[in-house]
Amino acid sequence: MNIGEIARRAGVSRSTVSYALSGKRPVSDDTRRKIQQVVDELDYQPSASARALANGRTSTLGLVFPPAGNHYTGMQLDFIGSVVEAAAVYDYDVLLSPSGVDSDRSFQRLLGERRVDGAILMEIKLEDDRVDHLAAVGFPSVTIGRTARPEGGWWVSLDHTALVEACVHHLADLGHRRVAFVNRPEQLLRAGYESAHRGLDGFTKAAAERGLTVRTYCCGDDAASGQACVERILRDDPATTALVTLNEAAVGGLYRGLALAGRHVPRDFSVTGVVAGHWAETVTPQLTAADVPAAELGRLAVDLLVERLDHPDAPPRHHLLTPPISLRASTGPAGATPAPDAGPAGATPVADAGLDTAP
Amino acid sequence: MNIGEIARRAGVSRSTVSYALSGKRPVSDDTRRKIQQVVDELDYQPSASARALANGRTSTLGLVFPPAGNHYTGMQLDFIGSVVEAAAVYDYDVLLSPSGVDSDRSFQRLLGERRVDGAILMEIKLEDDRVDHLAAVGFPSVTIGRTARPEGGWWVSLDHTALVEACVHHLADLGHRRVAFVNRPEQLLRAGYESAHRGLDGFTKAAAERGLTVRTYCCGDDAASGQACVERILRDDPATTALVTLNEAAVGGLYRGLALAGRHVPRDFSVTGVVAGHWAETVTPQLTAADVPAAELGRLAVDLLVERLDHPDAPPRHHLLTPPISLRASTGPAGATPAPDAGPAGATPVADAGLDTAP
DNA sequence: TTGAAAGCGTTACCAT
DNA sequence: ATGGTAACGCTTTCAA
Repeated sequence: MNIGEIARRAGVSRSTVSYALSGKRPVSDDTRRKIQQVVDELDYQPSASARALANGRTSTLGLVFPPAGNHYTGMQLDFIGSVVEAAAVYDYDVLLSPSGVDSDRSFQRLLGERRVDGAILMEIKLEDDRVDHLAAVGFPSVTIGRTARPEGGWWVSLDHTALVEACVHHLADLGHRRVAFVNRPEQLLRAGYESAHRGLDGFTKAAAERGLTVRTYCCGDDAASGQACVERILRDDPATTALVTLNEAAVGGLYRGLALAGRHVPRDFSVTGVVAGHWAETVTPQLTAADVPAAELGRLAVDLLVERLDHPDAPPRHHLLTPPISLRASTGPAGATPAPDAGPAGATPVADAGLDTAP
Repeated sequence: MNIGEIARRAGVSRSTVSYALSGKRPVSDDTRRKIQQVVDELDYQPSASARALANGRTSTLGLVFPPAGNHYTGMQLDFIGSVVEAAAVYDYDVLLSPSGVDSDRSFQRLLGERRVDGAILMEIKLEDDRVDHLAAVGFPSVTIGRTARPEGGWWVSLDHTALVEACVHHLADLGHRRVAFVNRPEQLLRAGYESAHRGLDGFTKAAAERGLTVRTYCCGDDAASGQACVERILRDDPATTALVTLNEAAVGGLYRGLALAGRHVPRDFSVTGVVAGHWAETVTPQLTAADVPAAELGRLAVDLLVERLDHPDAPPRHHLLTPPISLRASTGPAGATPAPDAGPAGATPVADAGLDTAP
């Protein structure tokens, strides 16, 4: 079924059908009704390819995210979901491209074959060749996260520096003096992922301001790595009483490692960081954390991109978000109990996972 | 840059350029080289829209999944990731469509506007109008999950019935006699989601076979609901010693509820179910569960769809998977400790979250 | 208010 | 082995 057939059956020209459907030119009520009737009858919908070829717009947005090696973090996936739903509001479809670098085939297709009108990029690096490329060719795009020099760009981003600083200050206010930082995997840090770098910067800066004794760690995106990381932390400095983490997927393992070492959260060890809100509420004790507003970030990114597409000459805009820390149950005053000796854990009492059943 | 320009610069016709690039017709080495050189020089890539219009294929697969109300479960998101990566292997892009029903705008676009060559559907209902529609119009598609009458269809699916049966038998073998079932939200059950129904069937069947005393519950997809659900379970029958769940997102809350009620997992309460493997290892104690092979299901779905696209007359194929139960740390023999009385929880000792630090 | 016709950039058939 | 040319199905300019 094509527009010519509709035109014939409605007794009008193809252009009239096109205009009746798009509303880009007035059409008399009579002919419009006639056309609409035929359209409804045959359940006609114009071909996306033909339309895209004719008017140069695909009504599709690209969402570029790194390939998942193992699997995705809750945060990344929340982004994907929120972007897709926000795009649906504007009647845009979303094409997924698992591309970590400029040269990925899928990324090349997206741009080179003009499959999308604009793109949203996730997991930005401080130096990001995908971003550079898009900027160089003037392709409409918005990043979730920002590069080392975000000036003049379109982006939405979390202020990881400020967020981690807030975490450190929160712990320092509670009296913690020896604090560890659990970052994303070393591989990502080395690759220059901005959240890992800016988070680390914030940690270092705030810790210096407060005169804390600190150590920083990279940690794989899984529970086993989290557990191993805690073991290293307590081995390196048994007097450590708190940690800050950006590593959502490791939190379960961090908790387990602490419990196995006989450290009760939050009584004798505090944990905080930057993770998705619903995830923070899943673990026990619930995590005091800066809740990543993934849904809002995704929506804002789409809003920005649509604005940019509608107004090609609009000046660059961005949103830098600094969500507050949600006080939950994983942080408490330092020194309530002196940290146990560095001896093997097996001898100490079993942890109680931070539950306080007594009022 | 278009194919005409390439042809002109290479001194050949457009069709020759097309054939040189697609390899669908022999081209002399000389002209091929000449063309390739111009193509490389100008970084030419054919327009996806024009190509799709001309040859009727978009090289895009649609992935249809329900809108996320609140947010997605880890399982759903693993599917999305694995489908996208599997599709990339075949040089297919993936277009996302958040559509729960046949009439969703996004779903209509996918099909009506012929944006994709084929579709993969997630979160299938026993009676699914999207599936019916696709079958009726003969649109190439594969479902992850299967309807009440999957005969003659293309699908990959988990055998939820068998999986939950296995969980029940595992618990019965351990001596549990009073077991609860924690299903997905009631709304999904009522809507007819197949995993919820088939899982429930398996539970009921196996429990009857083993002569167990059971109760079944629906539970929201979040920690708070899980916690509330456990409270109901222990109120309804304080002698309950185990539960089976399909509700991945509730597990954290289930654990918390049990701990708050003074039930130690696995010493005096066992928990098992069907969840993603990496998630099962995140919680403490690690969950004994049938690990959902999301990545494999996604890959198999893409394989099937690509096969179907390549061979339009191939007979329907499917894969029914029954992954084994991974024994972890959340189940144990019943009756090690008699269940406490039904009194209010506050008075009982604090839980230790199932950690055994002593050898 | 409507129609005719020229693109949009490919592919693929029919010639040569 | 290559070229010419009609599709593919729509949008949009130009005319009336």
